[in-house]
Amino acid sequence: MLDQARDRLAANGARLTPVRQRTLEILLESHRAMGAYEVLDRLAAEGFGRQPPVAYRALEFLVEHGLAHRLQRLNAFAACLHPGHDHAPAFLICRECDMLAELPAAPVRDALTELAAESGFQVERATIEALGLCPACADAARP
Amino acid sequence: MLDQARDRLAANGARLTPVRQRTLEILLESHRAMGAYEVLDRLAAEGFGRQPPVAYRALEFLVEHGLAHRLQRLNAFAACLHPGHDHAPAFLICRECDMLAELPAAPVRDALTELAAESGFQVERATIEALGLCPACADAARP
DNA sequence: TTTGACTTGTTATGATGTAACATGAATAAG
DNA sequence: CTTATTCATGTTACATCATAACAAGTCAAA
Ligand SMILES: [Zn+2]
Ligand SMILES: [Zn+2]
Ligand SMILES: [Zn+2]
Ligand SMILES: [Zn+2]
Repeated sequence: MLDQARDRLAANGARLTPVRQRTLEILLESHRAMGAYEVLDRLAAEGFGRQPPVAYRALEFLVEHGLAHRLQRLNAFAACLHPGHDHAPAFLICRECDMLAELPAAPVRDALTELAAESGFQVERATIEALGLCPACADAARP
Repeated sequence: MLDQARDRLAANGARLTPVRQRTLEILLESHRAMGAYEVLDRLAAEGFGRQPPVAYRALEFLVEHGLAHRLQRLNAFAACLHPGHDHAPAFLICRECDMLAELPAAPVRDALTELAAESGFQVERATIEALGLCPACADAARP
């Protein structure tokens, strides 16, 4: 995953520096949405800078290059689980276990774009995030 | 609009008190997304409390009763333009003029729910917000 | 008219995010 | 190899968004 990321970045003339790589690793390790300050704590504990811009810059870089996503509902970030595929996915967030799933959102996005076009509105970027129960937690909740 | 709101609230055993009414009026007057602190400034200038909870409580109340919406992308609130209809709308936000449109999002929501169901995920609440250009700004931008 | 629920206000603090500037590493030009 | 330029990292300081906890006032029902 990291090698793949490094290659994709090099192709764009961008570098996966130590902070950036470590930030991506941290997101990948937990595979869930993390707040910027949570990431920052980890980075600081490992000898990187301990001021907010350190984390925000690395996260912003990863988002710009399609290696991570920002979740508006949670004020949080998460590693991209399918880098290179559909980079405008819909997110499913489990309210019980915080699990995060990433769906190719083309059908949803199309429906939205069409709906908007009826009002003459041009959609440029769409945020599609759902809160609910993942399969595991739904099973657990059943009586 | 206000009378209608008052009636709907009374039916639910809730009251449209002065702060709440003024907050709703402020949102309705500008018809765009406003930050909580912007609302607070207006309230404070008119003799209401000047501490954040004053605005946040009124806004939360309005959202709970379907008279306003919260926009995740903007950390902001806006009066509901169609109270009582589809209360899980999609939002279109113009990046030029901040205009806000509210669309009945049933088709989009259905597409999302179906997509999620394929992964066994149960959608409970969905955030669907699009950034783009409203018709007026799109016209203005054309060469 | 007392009781209890609700509303409004406050203080204080927490959480999230960015501007501006100084220093240091990597690359490119000479 | 040396210098110039760009990019990256770190800092301080501040801006913005949001809530917890408590005190005082209001309202309507018992
Ligand atoms: Zn992705
Ligand atoms: Zn779950
Ligand atoms: Zn509405
Ligand atoms: Zn516009």
